Amino acid sequence: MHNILQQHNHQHCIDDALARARELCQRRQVKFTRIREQVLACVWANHQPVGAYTILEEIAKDSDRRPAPPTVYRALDFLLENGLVHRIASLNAFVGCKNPNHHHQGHFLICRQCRNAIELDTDVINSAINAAATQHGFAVEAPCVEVVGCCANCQELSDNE
Amino acid sequence: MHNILQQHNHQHCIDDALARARELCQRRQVKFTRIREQVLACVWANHQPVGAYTILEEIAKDSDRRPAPPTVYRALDFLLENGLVHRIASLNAFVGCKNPNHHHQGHFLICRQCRNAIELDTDVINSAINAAATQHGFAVEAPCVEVVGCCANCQELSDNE
DNA sequence: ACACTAATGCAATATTATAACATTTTATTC
DNA sequence: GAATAAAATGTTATAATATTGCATTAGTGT
Repeated sequence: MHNILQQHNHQHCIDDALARARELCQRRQVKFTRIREQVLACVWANHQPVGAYTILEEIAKDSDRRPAPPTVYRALDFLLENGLVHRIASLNAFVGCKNPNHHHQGHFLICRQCRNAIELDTDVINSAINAAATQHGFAVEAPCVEVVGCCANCQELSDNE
Repeated sequence: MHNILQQHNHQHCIDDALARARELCQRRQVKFTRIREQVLACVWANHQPVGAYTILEEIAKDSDRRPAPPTVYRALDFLLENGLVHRIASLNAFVGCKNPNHHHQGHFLICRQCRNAIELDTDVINSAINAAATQHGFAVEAPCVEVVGCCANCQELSDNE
């Protein structure tokens, strides 16, 4: 029930993300170029954070040309700036953002087993962080929350063994 | 007032950390070797997260021998396992832990300007994370919170300009 | 002393990310 | 539509971070 792969048609999920990105870029008058689209598609290929060099390999496989690292990183920078992807620092990896319109740093539950990353959309954590920060007179700019653990689906799977 | 450098005698702070580490290792029957002590001292040299290669350089400077990367990383692994240091994923850096006895993942406020990292000791953030995780049936193992922003002291400094 | 284990030394290399500069593509102005 | 400027991408090299695998040394228990 909590298995993200069962909750939705994933192709639909990828298509949606690309459509949202196209629309957003048009609205902001920035260019959604081929390489940016390829990188974003790759990031959305599943719900697992994906490394820059993996993206590079995937694109090489799909299109018979191998972009150099800077090309991929530049595309990722663009996508990050426009809130279309998040970077997971603890994994050196990137994952698609569900809600690119509202600028935010994502909060993630990352499953140690299946590697899926679930983006939280609560404000509770931010509130707690802000409260703690305020006590120290600290001005929050970019809160980064990456919670490693075991997702509901993988717990069930290991229970049934 | 909030400047961590004004709150305490830092040499005292380093000495304390080393003493705590020695005591903890003895109690756990694990070895607090020379290299581990050197690395920990280096991590506690100030309150700023420090990279593995910086540690390497510092030790090379202080002791006329240059440990190879694996040596430093192994010492860091040991210190991490024993809760004596935390790793700041978003900075690829390491920082001393204030309370190594109680096993925990630290929560940090990291100042963009002075680079100081303030370790929080509240449970509020963990509660918020656990609440959000529970809603997704997710079992939390290692919550990682790294908040980039501007510390009180640096805010004052830039106000006075 | 001997065997055993933990810790370290060491060389090579993997992985992630960026710098610097050339070229191409796209947009803008005349 | 040609000239120009700006943005994006290509290309080469290299920086920064981290690990693997194996040799050696130092402790520990018998």
